Amino acid sequence: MGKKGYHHGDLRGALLDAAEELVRERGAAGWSLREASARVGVSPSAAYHHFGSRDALVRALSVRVLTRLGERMAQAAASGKDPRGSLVAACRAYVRWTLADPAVARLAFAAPARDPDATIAPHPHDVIDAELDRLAEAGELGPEARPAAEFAVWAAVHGVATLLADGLMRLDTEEAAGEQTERVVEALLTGLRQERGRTWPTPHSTHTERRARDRG
Amino acid sequence: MGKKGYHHGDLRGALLDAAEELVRERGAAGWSLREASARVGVSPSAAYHHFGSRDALVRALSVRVLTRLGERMAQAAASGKDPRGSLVAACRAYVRWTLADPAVARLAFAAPARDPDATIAPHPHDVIDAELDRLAEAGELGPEARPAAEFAVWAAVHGVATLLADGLMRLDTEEAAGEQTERVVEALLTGLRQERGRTWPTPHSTHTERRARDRG
DNA sequence: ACAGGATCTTAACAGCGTTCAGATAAGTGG
DNA sequence: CCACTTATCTGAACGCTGTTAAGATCCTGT
Repeated sequence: MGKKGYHHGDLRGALLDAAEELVRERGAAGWSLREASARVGVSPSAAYHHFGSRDALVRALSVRVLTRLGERMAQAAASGKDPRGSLVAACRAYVRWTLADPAVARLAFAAPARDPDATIAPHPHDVIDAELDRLAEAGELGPEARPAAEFAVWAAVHGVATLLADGLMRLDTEEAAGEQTERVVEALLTGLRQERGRTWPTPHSTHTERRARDRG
Repeated sequence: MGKKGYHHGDLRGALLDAAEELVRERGAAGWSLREASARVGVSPSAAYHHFGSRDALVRALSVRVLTRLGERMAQAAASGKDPRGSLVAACRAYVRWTLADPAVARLAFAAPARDPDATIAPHPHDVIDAELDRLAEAGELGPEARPAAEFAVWAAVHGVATLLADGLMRLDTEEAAGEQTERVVEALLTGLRQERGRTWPTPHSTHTERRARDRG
């Protein structure tokens, strides 16, 4: 089906499915490779023909779900009427996705994808970056405030998402989380737009860096 | 010393020390209870007279380091000249602390302290909350913008810290992280101050909630 | 049809968290 | 100073974990 068609069909994909399901049921760390293998109906060592280690399976899962997050964000952004609404919509999608499956999100954010050919497209960072470009083109963000703004916005949204996902803070409804996200992003944009005469160090997206190093 | 003085003296504290050291050396999950026990010079089962499980040890460690974080923030805030400078100083301390030991910070933020008598004082959330109160008293934050502002500020700072600690983004110097923290907080405050006529759902600090439930 | 390689199984390894019965040391009341 | 209680730690054992190696099985290309 997906990869090749020998004994199982697509064991790699099936293991990722099983692992994701287990993470959803028992938390980011409350499952084992053996359990995922058993759920697929295969021996534990079979997994090692598709992943170098349990950790590699976790990283691959992270890549898969982060890609889905990027797609949701891009989709949400496309439905916005103006640039500002698009950015806010993308950010709301980020938080909505995180809270829909907090354990999966935690695993995804914590697993550093060191795999050189692990491509996340579109990466959440890049969606925010692109939306800020549109905002700048529309004149809603000055040229002196644009640099490093993607770091500021991503950080703010990521903070809302992780604070809620890790249970450090709590909101009563899902809609409340969306409203708070909107508030933070809107306020941040307002503040950034009014900045005057200061430059900021350049932040680097590690995912973009890894991709670039792979090409070069 | 700390607790009691039988065979070891303060095995509980020594185990926390060893665990923290191991987290620093090998990452949040790259160590075992047996290893910490061996480092202290004690059998693995000895730990179970002080912690109900490995997870309980992790939660206790989280409480200990988060308390230190709160103290650092309060200390930094006290050194600020005006309310705004104090809040920014506390936020810079938050990020500085996180980046000084990213693995310890990750463990601390991820471990939910369900222990009823586990008190973190001052809790990072409360430091930010108190500084925002001072800001509001000084008239630098309107009464319509104050509610839920502690959630917005904590989220923004937490996002900066975790994005960098988890390696999702990278900055070249430690000072750059401080500057970006300042930028995000300042811009957010500017934006919040200009909000008009909108109310926000009330966020709850889970740590404060647990404390309150314990008293009642 | 057959060779070769990818795929999966079985068996085994050390290490893990956790439990439990027993040894040892510290505190307590006479 | 003694017995007695209680907290503290040890040693051995349990099932489970990630990982590896050797061998069986199936697919594919020629």
